[in-house]
Amino acid sequence: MKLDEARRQFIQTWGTLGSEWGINRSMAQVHALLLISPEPLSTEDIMEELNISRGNANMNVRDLMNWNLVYKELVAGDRKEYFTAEKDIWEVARRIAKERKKREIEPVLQKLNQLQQAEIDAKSPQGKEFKKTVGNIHDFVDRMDKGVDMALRADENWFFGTLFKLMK
Amino acid sequence: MKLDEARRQFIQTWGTLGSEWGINRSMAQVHALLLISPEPLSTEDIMEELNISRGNANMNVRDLMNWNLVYKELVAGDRKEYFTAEKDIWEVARRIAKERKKREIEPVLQKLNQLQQAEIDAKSPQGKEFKKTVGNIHDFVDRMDKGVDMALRADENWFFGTLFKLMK
DNA sequence: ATAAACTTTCAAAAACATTTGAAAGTTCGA
DNA sequence: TCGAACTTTCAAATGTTTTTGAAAGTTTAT
Repeated sequence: MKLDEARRQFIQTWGTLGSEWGINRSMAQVHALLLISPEPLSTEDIMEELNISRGNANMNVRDLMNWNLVYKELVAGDRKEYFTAEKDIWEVARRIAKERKKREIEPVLQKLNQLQQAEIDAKSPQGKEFKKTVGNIHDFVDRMDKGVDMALRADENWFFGTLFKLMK
Repeated sequence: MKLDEARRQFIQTWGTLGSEWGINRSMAQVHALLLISPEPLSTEDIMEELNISRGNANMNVRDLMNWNLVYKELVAGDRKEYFTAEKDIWEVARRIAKERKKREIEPVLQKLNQLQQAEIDAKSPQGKEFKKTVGNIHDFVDRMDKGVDMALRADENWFFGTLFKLMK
């Protein structure tokens, strides 16, 4: 297999995975492209390699920077902006986890809390089932949330380190 | 807060979370509704509670059964089909993990393997970066995959049990 | 101050995903 | 076997998300 073909396939695989996990395909593809590029790329480079419009390229690079997965890089003697991806894959995972936790898990947790506090009459079977289910889900999500917290706090990755030794 | 309002909010929260994680909103809502229903519900019940069409209700219930999250239940003396959700939230998590692993992680892993095997000339900087990145991602995804395997194999949930004790 | 080089914005278009509902299919009891 | 009760299907309609590209905005060198 030629390098170009392999690169193409990698970008497309990453794009597919992204869209299955609620990340837009182009954003995942831009990310993939930057991950396998030894040198920073300009917006033009990205447009050309992925066949996407300027607006699209710009927007996705910007989003990736909001996720802290991509950095702006200055190249001496050039006015263009260049971009590189964070290459440490563990760090990538940490940052994605951090962001999704903040954006998606925390609001749900807050809502579940609120629903759990609500004074629901637990005399009807519906009331009973509601309290039980919401309680269980709250506990579960809370544990997940705390687990992610721990993993993120752990400076030296001891958490994942230890965990992964168990998984060999 | 009235029970009805709380139920409405729960269903809508679960629907939002679902769509953020690549699960269609109606499917997540049907799931939520069944989770908080003490008794099995018929297609009619679901249509009515969620204000969705018959086709939609039918399709999503069917999908939920494919995910092993919902069961068909027979009610004596009635020809209608009734549905209940798996209520054990740990079991729910296990089944979702199992299914997503099969549908989404395994194909990616296979592709990464293939790309890693490919004879790429590692003399160019691009070739070098490609091999390095694909190698790293492969290892990472492989560990995730093995970790999920372990969690799923563990009969008595010792894995999550142990893990979660750490998270308190 | 100007103009070239570059980046950002955003309304409209295109692509994609979901939902509807009526028709076709199935099952069951008599 | 028939018809009523129910379930499934699927083409069309609707709704949502993504993409485009040209115009507006910004920055920089001279």
